[in-house]
Amino acid sequence: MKRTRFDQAPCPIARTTDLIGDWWTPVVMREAFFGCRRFDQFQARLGVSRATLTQRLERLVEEGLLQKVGYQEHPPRYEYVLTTKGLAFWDVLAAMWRYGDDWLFPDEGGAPIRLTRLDDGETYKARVVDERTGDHLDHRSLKVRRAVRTATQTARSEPGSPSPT
Amino acid sequence: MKRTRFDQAPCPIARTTDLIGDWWTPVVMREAFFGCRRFDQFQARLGVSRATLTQRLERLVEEGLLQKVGYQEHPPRYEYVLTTKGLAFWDVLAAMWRYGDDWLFPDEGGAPIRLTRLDDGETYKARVVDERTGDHLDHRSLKVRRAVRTATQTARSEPGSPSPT
DNA sequence: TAGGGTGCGTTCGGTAGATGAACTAACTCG
DNA sequence: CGAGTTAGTTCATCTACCGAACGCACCCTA
Repeated sequence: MKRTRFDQAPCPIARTTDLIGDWWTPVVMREAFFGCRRFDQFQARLGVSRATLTQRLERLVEEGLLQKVGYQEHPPRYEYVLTTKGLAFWDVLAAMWRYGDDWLFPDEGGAPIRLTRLDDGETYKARVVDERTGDHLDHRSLKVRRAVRTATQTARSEPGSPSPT
Repeated sequence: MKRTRFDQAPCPIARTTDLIGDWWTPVVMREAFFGCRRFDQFQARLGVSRATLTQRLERLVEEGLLQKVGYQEHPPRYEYVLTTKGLAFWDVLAAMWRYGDDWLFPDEGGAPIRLTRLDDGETYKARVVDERTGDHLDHRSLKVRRAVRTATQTARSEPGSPSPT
């Protein structure tokens, strides 16, 4: 197979895909957000094979989304805790939650679970907007451009970057 | 291998993961958003193997994100066009774009490409907010609950739903 | 000192997924 | 006719993922 890697692609979507494209990774992150910290806790909640879980946790630690924090010595044991980079990933999961809720429960009218705010108890629904204006934009209102950079920048169009059309 | 499926999980994140968890799928969708319509166009831009591309496009058509639209007969040829369900997926890609841009170009200070608005030419940066209030919330302000449903609803806690902590 | 429990992995054999390259098929154009 | 276009399919060869079993270092109880 020798799966094609996207981690050096010039496109942020491709790099994010490389990061979470392994099977189980997004649901492992979901559990991290909702309280899982220890190996057996992840394993029991997800039912994932231990070998696969080992690989996923290791990759997430390597990439800096999770951090191993010792909670005992003899024998050394660690908890997997979200870093700042890991916490920032919540936004992607929230967008996935919203999409799944809207489109992937066709016969049930939405998921059997929902997100509620702790402050007022109301249902939380994620929405992706322009940070500057608050507008919801779709792709037709957008264009891909090369970023303006200071010095020698070779941003050729190559496999891995979205077509600039 | 018999990869574990998430398409019947009660959690929207899990179902979305099942949908886009195959290698290449998110970048195929990206190309669909930025103008690709035909098989060879996808293939040339991405450099993906033709066999894999066939599978991805077929799955996306099955799931209703893409639609085959004939553009000639003799021989029958189709274009792959985004449906409403496919267009809605842009929000997930936008969140991934933002995450990748912020965190996955550590040495370059962001991606070499960016999204700009067609109306004013300004850079577009995605942000995930509460639809109702416009607040940016992180997971600590949120709680997972069972949705309130009319009739007999068995929303058991099982592998596939996030832990309700 | 023995036996059982806990926590966190590793090892193993089997199978499904992804790969590039080559091939097929049905046309069109000159 | 021969070359080119378009959209796949087939094939051999890896690699990823799977469940189940095993290993190891510790603790507790008796």
